[in-house]
Amino acid sequence: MARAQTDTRTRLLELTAELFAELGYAAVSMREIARAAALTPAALYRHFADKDALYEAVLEHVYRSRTQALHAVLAMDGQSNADMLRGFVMAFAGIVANDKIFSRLLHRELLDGSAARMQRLSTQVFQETFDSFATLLRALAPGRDHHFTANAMITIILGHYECAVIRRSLPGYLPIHDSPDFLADHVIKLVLTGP
Amino acid sequence: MARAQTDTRTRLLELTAELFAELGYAAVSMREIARAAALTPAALYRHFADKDALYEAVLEHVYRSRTQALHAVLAMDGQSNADMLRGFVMAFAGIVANDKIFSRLLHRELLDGSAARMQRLSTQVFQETFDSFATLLRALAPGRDHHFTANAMITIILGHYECAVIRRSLPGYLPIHDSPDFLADHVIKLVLTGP
DNA sequence: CCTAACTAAACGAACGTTTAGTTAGGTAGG
DNA sequence: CCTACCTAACTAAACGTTCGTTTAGTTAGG
Repeated sequence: MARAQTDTRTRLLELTAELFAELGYAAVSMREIARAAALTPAALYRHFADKDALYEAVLEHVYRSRTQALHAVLAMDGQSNADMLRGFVMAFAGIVANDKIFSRLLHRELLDGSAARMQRLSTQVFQETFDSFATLLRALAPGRDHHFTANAMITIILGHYECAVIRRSLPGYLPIHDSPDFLADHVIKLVLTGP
Repeated sequence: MARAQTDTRTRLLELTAELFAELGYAAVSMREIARAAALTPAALYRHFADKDALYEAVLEHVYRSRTQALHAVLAMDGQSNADMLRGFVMAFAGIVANDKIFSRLLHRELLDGSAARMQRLSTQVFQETFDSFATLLRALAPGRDHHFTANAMITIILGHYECAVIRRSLPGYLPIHDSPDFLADHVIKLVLTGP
Protein backbone atom coordinates (compact mmCIF):
# COMPACT_ATOMS: atom_id res chain seq x y z
CA MET A 1 0.00 0.00 0.00
CA ALA A 2 3.04 2.22 0.16
CA ARG A 3 2.65 2.50 -3.59
CA ALA A 4 -0.85 3.86 -3.33
CA GLN A 5 0.46 6.63 -1.13
CA THR A 6 2.90 8.01 -3.67
CA ASP A 7 0.38 7.48 -6.46
CA THR A 8 -2.31 9.44 -4.69
CA ARG A 9 0.18 12.06 -3.63
CA THR A 10 1.41 12.65 -7.16
CA ARG A 11 -2.11 12.66 -8.50
CA LEU A 12 -3.07 15.22 -5.87
CA LEU A 13 -0.08 17.39 -6.73
CA GLU A 14 -0.86 17.56 -10.42
CA LEU A 15 -4.56 18.03 -9.95
CA THR A 16 -4.06 20.66 -7.28
CA ALA A 17 -1.44 22.49 -9.33
CA GLU A 18 -4.08 23.08 -11.95
CA LEU A 19 -6.53 24.50 -9.43
CA PHE A 20 -3.99 26.76 -7.72
CA ALA A 21 -2.64 27.95 -11.06
CA GLU A 22 -6.10 28.72 -12.36
CA LEU A 23 -7.67 30.33 -9.30
CA GLY A 24 -4.93 31.19 -6.82
CA TYR A 25 -4.20 29.96 -3.32
CA ALA A 26 -6.94 31.77 -1.41
CA ALA A 27 -9.63 31.02 -3.99
CA VAL A 28 -9.19 27.24 -3.84
CA SER A 29 -10.64 25.38 -0.86
CA MET A 30 -9.59 22.05 0.52
CA ARG A 31 -13.09 20.80 -0.17
CA GLU A 32 -12.74 21.80 -3.81
CA ILE A 33 -9.46 19.95 -4.08
CA ALA A 34 -10.96 16.88 -2.42
CA ARG A 35 -13.94 16.97 -4.77
CA ALA A 36 -11.65 17.17 -7.80
CA ALA A 37 -9.74 14.17 -6.48
CA ALA A 38 -12.91 12.24 -5.59
CA LEU A 39 -11.78 12.12 -1.98
CA THR A 40 -12.96 13.36 1.38
CA PRO A 41 -11.34 16.58 2.65
CA ALA A 42 -9.96 14.67 5.60
CA ALA A 43 -8.11 12.32 3.26
CA LEU A 44 -5.97 15.22 2.05
CA TYR A 45 -4.50 15.52 5.51
CA ARG A 46 -3.08 11.99 5.24
CA HIS A 47 -0.76 13.29 2.50
CA PHE A 48 -0.13 16.91 3.48
CA ALA A 49 0.01 18.55 6.89
CA ASP A 50 -2.18 21.48 5.89
CA LYS A 51 -3.14 23.69 2.98
CA ASP A 52 0.15 25.57 3.08
CA ALA A 53 2.20 22.39 2.95
CA LEU A 54 0.13 21.22 -0.01
CA TYR A 55 0.79 24.47 -1.83
CA GLU A 56 4.50 24.27 -1.10
CA ALA A 57 4.60 20.71 -2.36
CA VAL A 58 2.79 21.77 -5.53
CA LEU A 59 5.38 24.47 -6.21
CA GLU A 60 8.23 22.06 -5.58
CA HIS A 61 6.64 19.48 -7.88
CA VAL A 62 5.94 21.94 -10.70
CA TYR A 63 9.31 23.66 -10.56
CA ARG A 64 11.18 20.38 -10.60
CA SER A 65 9.23 18.81 -13.41
CA ARG A 66 9.02 21.87 -15.63
CA THR A 67 12.62 23.05 -15.56
CA GLN A 68 13.96 19.69 -16.68
CA ALA A 69 13.30 20.51 -20.33
CA LEU A 70 15.29 23.68 -19.97
CA HIS A 71 18.18 21.97 -18.24
CA ALA A 72 18.29 19.40 -21.02
CA VAL A 73 18.70 22.15 -23.60
CA LEU A 74 21.35 23.74 -21.45
CA ALA A 75 23.32 20.53 -21.27
CA MET A 76 23.65 20.24 -25.04
CA ASP A 77 27.22 20.75 -26.17
CA GLY A 78 28.99 20.97 -29.49
CA GLN A 79 26.89 23.79 -30.86
CA SER A 80 27.75 27.33 -31.79
CA ASN A 81 26.84 29.97 -29.26
CA ALA A 82 24.23 31.37 -31.63
CA ASP A 83 22.58 27.97 -32.00
CA MET A 84 22.59 27.43 -28.27
CA LEU A 85 21.02 30.83 -27.66
CA ARG A 86 18.33 30.15 -30.20
CA GLY A 87 17.58 26.68 -28.90
CA PHE A 88 17.44 27.97 -25.41
CA VAL A 89 15.16 30.91 -26.13
CA MET A 90 12.85 28.60 -28.02
CA ALA A 91 12.75 26.06 -25.22
CA PHE A 92 11.95 28.71 -22.64
CA ALA A 93 9.35 30.34 -24.88
CA GLY A 94 7.79 26.95 -25.56
CA ILE A 95 7.40 26.20 -21.88
CA VAL A 96 5.97 29.61 -21.06
CA ALA A 97 3.62 29.47 -24.05
CA ASN A 98 2.30 25.96 -23.57
CA ASP A 99 2.47 25.26 -19.86
CA LYS A 100 -0.13 27.54 -18.29
CA ILE A 101 0.16 25.76 -14.97
CA PHE A 102 3.84 26.56 -14.74
CA SER A 103 3.66 30.13 -15.97
CA ARG A 104 0.60 31.09 -13.94
CA LEU A 105 2.03 29.65 -10.73
CA LEU A 106 5.20 31.57 -11.46
CA HIS A 107 3.39 34.87 -11.91
CA ARG A 108 1.39 34.18 -8.74
CA GLU A 109 4.58 33.60 -6.81
CA LEU A 110 6.06 36.81 -8.14
CA LEU A 111 3.02 38.59 -6.72
CA ASP A 112 2.47 36.77 -3.45
CA GLY A 113 5.51 34.64 -2.71
CA SER A 114 7.17 34.98 0.67
CA ALA A 115 10.86 35.77 0.89
CA ALA A 116 11.66 32.10 1.37
CA ARG A 117 9.60 31.07 -1.65
CA MET A 118 11.12 33.83 -3.78
CA GLN A 119 14.51 32.46 -2.89
CA ARG A 120 13.48 29.06 -4.20
CA LEU A 121 12.00 30.60 -7.33
CA SER A 122 15.25 32.40 -7.90
CA THR A 123 17.57 29.43 -7.45
CA GLN A 124 15.38 26.59 -8.68
CA VAL A 125 13.82 28.25 -11.73
CA PHE A 126 15.73 31.31 -12.79
CA GLN A 127 19.35 30.86 -11.71
CA GLU A 128 20.42 28.39 -14.36
CA THR A 129 18.34 30.01 -17.10
CA PHE A 130 19.78 33.38 -16.31
CA ASP A 131 23.38 32.18 -16.16
CA SER A 132 23.05 30.55 -19.54
CA PHE A 133 21.66 33.66 -21.16
CA ALA A 134 24.28 35.86 -19.55
CA THR A 135 27.16 33.58 -20.57
CA LEU A 136 25.97 33.35 -24.14
CA LEU A 137 25.43 37.09 -24.33
CA ARG A 138 28.94 37.79 -23.08
CA ALA A 139 30.21 36.08 -26.20
CA LEU A 140 27.55 37.17 -28.67
CA ALA A 141 26.88 40.77 -27.65
CA PRO A 142 30.01 41.99 -25.90
CA GLY A 143 28.95 45.64 -25.88
CA ARG A 144 25.85 45.16 -23.72
CA ASP A 145 25.00 44.99 -20.04
CA HIS A 146 24.61 41.21 -19.73
CA HIS A 147 22.60 41.29 -16.56
CA PHE A 148 20.07 43.68 -18.00
CA THR A 149 19.90 42.01 -21.38
CA ALA A 150 19.46 38.51 -20.02
CA ASN A 151 16.70 39.78 -17.79
CA ALA A 152 15.10 41.61 -20.69
CA MET A 153 14.98 38.38 -22.70
CA ILE A 154 13.33 36.49 -19.87
CA THR A 155 10.80 39.20 -19.15
CA ILE A 156 9.91 39.69 -22.81
CA ILE A 157 9.10 36.00 -23.04
CA LEU A 158 7.17 35.93 -19.78
CA GLY A 159 5.34 39.16 -20.54
CA HIS A 160 4.61 38.18 -24.12
CA TYR A 161 2.28 35.44 -22.94
CA GLU A 162 1.18 37.15 -19.74
CA CYS A 163 -0.18 39.98 -21.87
CA ALA A 164 -1.33 37.74 -24.71
CA VAL A 165 -5.03 38.37 -24.20
CA ILE A 166 -4.43 42.12 -24.39
CA ARG A 167 -1.94 41.91 -27.21
CA ARG A 168 -4.48 40.12 -29.35
CA SER A 169 -6.84 43.06 -29.19
CA LEU A 170 -4.25 45.69 -30.06
CA PRO A 171 -3.73 46.93 -33.64
CA GLY A 172 -1.15 45.06 -35.68
CA TYR A 173 -1.69 41.68 -34.04
CA LEU A 174 -1.10 38.60 -36.14
CA PRO A 175 -1.64 35.01 -34.94
CA ILE A 176 1.98 34.27 -35.81
CA HIS A 177 2.96 36.49 -32.88
CA ASP A 178 1.82 33.78 -30.47
CA SER A 179 4.21 31.19 -31.82
CA PRO A 180 7.33 30.50 -29.74
CA ASP A 181 9.32 30.40 -32.99
CA PHE A 182 8.33 33.91 -33.92
CA LEU A 183 9.00 35.10 -30.40
CA ALA A 184 12.43 33.48 -30.30
CA ASP A 185 13.39 34.97 -33.66
CA HIS A 186 12.43 38.47 -32.66
CA VAL A 187 13.87 38.35 -29.18
CA ILE A 188 17.21 37.25 -30.60
CA LYS A 189 17.07 39.87 -33.32
CA LEU A 190 16.30 42.50 -30.73
CA VAL A 191 19.21 41.51 -28.55
CA LEU A 192 21.87 40.65 -31.08
CA THR A 193 21.70 43.50 -33.60
CA GLY A 194 24.79 45.62 -33.03
CA PRO A 195 24.90 49.38 -32.63
CA MET B 1 -24.04 65.40 3.91
CA ALA B 2 -23.80 64.58 0.25
CA ARG B 3 -20.18 65.60 0.56
CA ALA B 4 -19.43 62.99 3.22
CA GLN B 5 -20.60 60.30 0.82
CA THR B 6 -18.08 61.06 -1.92
CA ASP B 7 -15.37 61.66 0.66
CA THR B 8 -15.91 58.29 2.30
CA ARG B 9 -16.27 56.61 -1.06
CA THR B 10 -12.98 57.98 -2.37
CA ARG B 11 -11.27 57.19 0.90
CA LEU B 12 -12.61 53.64 0.70
CA LEU B 13 -11.44 53.27 -2.88
CA GLU B 14 -7.87 54.30 -2.15
CA LEU B 15 -7.62 52.32 1.04
CA THR B 16 -9.17 49.23 -0.53
CA ALA B 17 -6.97 49.49 -3.61
CA GLU B 18 -3.98 49.04 -1.34
CA LEU B 19 -5.44 45.94 0.27
CA PHE B 20 -6.52 44.31 -3.00
CA ALA B 21 -3.19 45.15 -4.64
CA GLU B 22 -1.25 43.71 -1.73
CA LEU B 23 -3.25 40.56 -1.00
CA GLY B 24 -5.58 39.91 -3.93
CA TYR B 25 -9.36 39.82 -4.17
CA ALA B 26 -10.06 36.53 -2.43
CA ALA B 27 -7.61 37.15 0.40
CA VAL B 28 -9.20 40.43 1.49
CA SER B 29 -12.44 40.27 3.49
CA MET B 30 -15.09 42.93 3.80
CA ARG B 31 -14.44 42.92 7.55
CA GLU B 32 -10.77 43.65 6.91
CA ILE B 33 -11.64 46.55 4.63
CA ALA B 34 -14.07 47.90 7.19
CA ARG B 35 -11.48 47.63 9.95
CA ALA B 36 -8.93 49.52 7.84
CA ALA B 37 -11.51 52.24 7.25
CA ALA B 38 -12.60 52.33 10.91
CA LEU B 39 -16.11 51.42 9.84
CA THR B 40 -18.59 48.61 10.35
CA PRO B 41 -18.81 46.02 7.56
CA ALA B 42 -22.43 47.00 6.98
CA ALA B 43 -21.38 50.60 6.28
CA LEU B 44 -19.48 49.44 3.18
CA TYR B 45 -22.76 48.36 1.64
CA ARG B 46 -24.00 51.98 1.74
CA HIS B 47 -21.33 52.81 -0.83
CA PHE B 48 -20.99 49.65 -2.88
CA ALA B 49 -23.52 46.99 -3.76
CA ASP B 50 -21.24 44.08 -2.88
CA LYS B 51 -17.61 43.01 -2.81
CA ASP B 52 -17.47 42.62 -6.56
CA ALA B 53 -18.79 46.12 -7.19
CA LEU B 54 -16.22 47.48 -4.76
CA TYR B 55 -13.43 45.71 -6.62
CA GLU B 56 -14.69 46.98 -9.97
CA ALA B 57 -14.85 50.51 -8.60
CA VAL B 58 -11.30 50.19 -7.29
CA LEU B 59 -10.04 49.15 -10.72
CA GLU B 60 -11.88 52.01 -12.40
CA HIS B 61 -10.49 54.48 -9.87
CA VAL B 62 -6.91 53.26 -10.10
CA TYR B 63 -6.85 53.00 -13.89
CA ARG B 64 -8.27 56.48 -14.32
CA SER B 65 -6.02 58.18 -11.82
CA ARG B 66 -2.81 56.40 -12.77
CA THR B 67 -2.91 56.72 -16.54
CA GLN B 68 -3.32 60.48 -16.43
CA ALA B 69 0.43 61.00 -16.06
CA LEU B 70 1.03 58.93 -19.15
CA HIS B 71 -1.57 60.77 -21.17
CA ALA B 72 0.02 64.07 -20.18
CA VAL B 73 3.36 62.93 -21.58
CA LEU B 74 1.61 61.77 -24.72
CA ALA B 75 -0.01 65.15 -25.23
CA MET B 76 3.31 67.00 -25.31
CA ASP B 77 4.07 68.36 -28.73
CA GLY B 78 6.98 70.12 -30.33
CA GLN B 79 9.54 67.45 -29.52
CA SER B 80 11.58 65.18 -31.70
CA ASN B 81 10.36 61.62 -32.00
CA ALA B 82 13.40 60.42 -30.11
CA ASP B 83 12.69 62.80 -27.23
CA MET B 84 9.08 61.77 -27.13
CA LEU B 85 9.98 58.10 -27.03
CA ARG B 86 12.42 58.66 -24.24
CA GLY B 87 10.02 60.80 -22.22
CA PHE B 88 7.33 58.26 -22.69
CA VAL B 89 9.37 55.23 -21.72
CA MET B 90 10.57 57.07 -18.64
CA ALA B 91 7.06 58.06 -17.63
CA PHE B 92 5.79 54.50 -18.00
CA ALA B 93 8.80 53.06 -16.20
CA GLY B 94 8.36 55.61 -13.42
CA ILE B 95 4.75 54.64 -12.86
CA VAL B 96 5.46 50.91 -12.92
CA ALA B 97 8.47 51.33 -10.63
CA ASN B 98 6.90 53.60 -8.03
CA ASP B 99 3.21 52.77 -8.01
CA LYS B 100 2.97 49.28 -6.59
CA ILE B 101 -0.78 49.57 -6.22
CA PHE B 102 -1.20 50.17 -9.93
CA SER B 103 1.26 47.60 -11.14
CA ARG B 104 0.18 44.85 -8.77
CA LEU B 105 -3.50 45.32 -9.59
CA LEU B 106 -2.54 45.19 -13.23
CA HIS B 107 -0.66 41.91 -12.87
CA ARG B 108 -3.55 40.50 -10.85
CA GLU B 109 -5.97 41.41 -13.59
CA LEU B 110 -3.75 39.78 -16.18
CA LEU B 111 -3.99 36.60 -14.13
CA ASP B 112 -7.60 36.63 -12.98
CA GLY B 113 -9.49 39.26 -14.94
CA SER B 114 -12.70 38.28 -16.68
CA ALA B 115 -13.13 38.89 -20.40
CA ALA B 116 -15.01 42.10 -19.69
CA ARG B 117 -12.33 43.38 -17.32
CA MET B 118 -9.56 42.47 -19.76
CA GLN B 119 -11.35 44.55 -22.35
CA ARG B 120 -11.26 47.53 -20.00
CA LEU B 121 -7.60 46.91 -19.19
CA SER B 122 -6.87 46.84 -22.88
CA THR B 123 -8.67 50.03 -23.84
CA GLN B 124 -8.30 52.07 -20.67
CA VAL B 125 -4.70 51.30 -19.81
CA PHE B 126 -2.84 49.86 -22.77
CA GLN B 127 -4.48 51.15 -25.94
CA GLU B 128 -3.10 54.68 -25.88
CA THR B 129 0.30 53.63 -24.53
CA PHE B 130 0.63 51.01 -27.19
CA ASP B 131 -0.43 53.30 -30.04
CA SER B 132 2.14 55.89 -29.01
CA PHE B 133 4.95 53.38 -28.92
CA ALA B 134 3.94 51.90 -32.24
CA THR B 135 3.65 55.28 -33.95
CA LEU B 136 7.03 56.44 -32.68
CA LEU B 137 8.64 53.15 -33.65
CA ARG B 138 7.27 53.38 -37.17
CA ALA B 139 9.36 56.53 -37.59
CA LEU B 140 12.38 55.60 -35.51
CA ALA B 141 12.87 51.92 -36.33
CA PRO B 142 11.31 51.37 -39.74
CA GLY B 143 12.77 47.91 -40.19
CA ARG B 144 11.01 46.30 -37.24
CA ASP B 145 7.68 44.66 -36.49
CA HIS B 146 6.05 47.56 -34.66
CA HIS B 147 3.43 45.50 -32.92
CA PHE B 148 5.99 43.12 -31.50
CA THR B 149 8.50 45.80 -30.60
CA ALA B 150 5.99 48.04 -28.85
CA ASN B 151 4.79 45.06 -26.88
CA ALA B 152 8.35 44.09 -26.05
CA MET B 153 9.02 47.54 -24.62
CA ILE B 154 5.93 47.40 -22.43
CA THR B 155 6.62 43.89 -21.19
CA ILE B 156 10.28 44.59 -20.47
CA ILE B 157 9.24 47.49 -18.27
CA LEU B 158 6.47 45.54 -16.55
CA GLY B 159 8.63 42.45 -16.13
CA HIS B 160 11.64 44.41 -14.98
CA TYR B 161 9.84 45.38 -11.79
CA GLU B 162 7.69 42.26 -11.55
CA CYS B 163 10.88 40.21 -11.35
CA ALA B 164 12.80 42.80 -9.34
CA VAL B 165 13.07 40.69 -6.21
CA ILE B 166 14.56 37.83 -8.23
CA ARG B 167 16.73 40.08 -10.36
CA ARG B 168 18.39 41.48 -7.26
CA SER B 169 19.63 38.07 -6.24
CA LEU B 170 21.08 37.17 -9.64
CA PRO B 171 24.76 37.72 -10.50
CA GLY B 172 25.59 41.06 -12.07
CA TYR B 173 22.90 43.04 -10.31
CA LEU B 174 23.60 46.69 -9.57
CA PRO B 175 21.24 49.02 -7.69
CA ILE B 176 21.27 51.34 -10.70
CA HIS B 177 19.28 48.69 -12.56
CA ASP B 178 16.21 49.58 -10.51
CA SER B 179 16.18 53.18 -11.65
CA PRO B 180 13.58 54.10 -14.30
CA ASP B 181 16.26 56.22 -16.02
CA PHE B 182 18.54 53.25 -16.47
CA LEU B 183 15.68 51.11 -17.63
CA ALA B 184 14.51 53.71 -20.16
CA ASP B 185 18.04 54.14 -21.52
CA HIS B 186 18.55 50.44 -22.05
CA VAL B 187 15.12 49.72 -23.41
CA ILE B 188 15.57 52.45 -26.02
CA LYS B 189 19.07 51.27 -26.84
CA LEU B 190 17.76 47.74 -27.23
CA VAL B 191 15.01 48.79 -29.56
CA LEU B 192 16.66 51.52 -31.62
CA THR B 193 20.06 50.02 -32.52
CA GLY B 194 19.88 49.19 -36.20
CA PRO B 195 20.90 45.91 -37.82
C1' DC C 1 -3.91 -8.96 12.89
C1' DC C 2 -1.67 -4.72 11.99
C1' DT C 3 -1.33 -0.59 9.62
C1' DA C 4 -1.97 2.64 5.84
C1' DA C 5 -5.67 4.90 3.44
C1' DC C 6 -9.63 6.24 3.71
C1' DT C 7 -15.02 8.09 5.22
C1' DA C 8 -18.61 10.39 8.07
C1' DA C 9 -19.39 13.87 10.94
C1' DA C 10 -18.47 17.60 13.38
C1' DC C 11 -15.58 21.64 15.47
C1' DG C 12 -15.08 26.70 15.91
C1' DA C 13 -13.89 30.52 13.11
C1' DA C 14 -14.49 33.54 9.42
C1' DC C 15 -16.96 34.60 5.36
C1' DG C 16 -20.43 37.92 2.52
C1' DT C 17 -24.47 39.99 3.48
C1' DT C 18 -28.91 41.65 5.72
C1' DT C 19 -31.97 43.66 9.11
C1' DA C 20 -33.27 46.84 12.46
C1' DG C 21 -32.15 50.66 14.97
C1' DT C 22 -29.28 55.02 15.96
C1' DT C 23 -27.13 59.47 15.00
C1' DA C 24 -26.32 63.81 13.06
C1' DG C 25 -26.74 67.46 9.84
C1' DG C 26 -29.82 69.97 6.64
C1' DT C 27 -34.53 72.03 5.89
C1' DA C 28 -39.11 73.80 6.06
C1' DG C 29 -43.15 75.80 8.92
C1' DG C 30 -44.54 78.59 12.56
C1' DC D 1 -35.13 81.45 16.52
C1' DC D 2 -36.98 77.28 17.41
C1' DT D 3 -38.90 72.98 16.54
C1' DA D 4 -40.27 69.11 14.03
C1' DC D 5 -38.99 66.27 10.58
C1' DC D 6 -36.39 64.00 6.92
C1' DT D 7 -32.74 61.54 5.09
C1' DA D 8 -27.96 60.08 4.52
C1' DA D 9 -24.47 57.68 7.05
C1' DC D 10 -23.68 54.99 10.11
C1' DT D 11 -23.69 50.79 14.30
C1' DA D 12 -24.99 46.39 16.60
C1' DA D 13 -26.28 42.07 15.88
C1' DA D 14 -27.33 38.35 13.51
C1' DC D 15 -28.33 35.45 9.14
C1' DG D 16 -26.88 31.13 6.75
C1' DT D 17 -22.75 29.42 4.39
C1' DT D 18 -18.24 27.98 3.80
C1' DC D 19 -13.73 27.72 5.54
C1' DG D 20 -9.50 24.80 7.41
C1' DT D 21 -9.05 21.23 10.31
C1' DT D 22 -9.92 17.34 13.72
C1' DT D 23 -11.85 13.17 15.72
C1' DA D 24 -13.55 8.70 15.63
C1' DG D 25 -14.53 4.88 13.10
C1' DT D 26 -14.15 1.80 8.79
C1' DT D 27 -11.91 -0.86 5.13
C1' DA D 28 -8.64 -3.55 2.78
C1' DG D 29 -4.08 -5.31 1.46
C1' DG D 30 0.56 -7.53 3.44
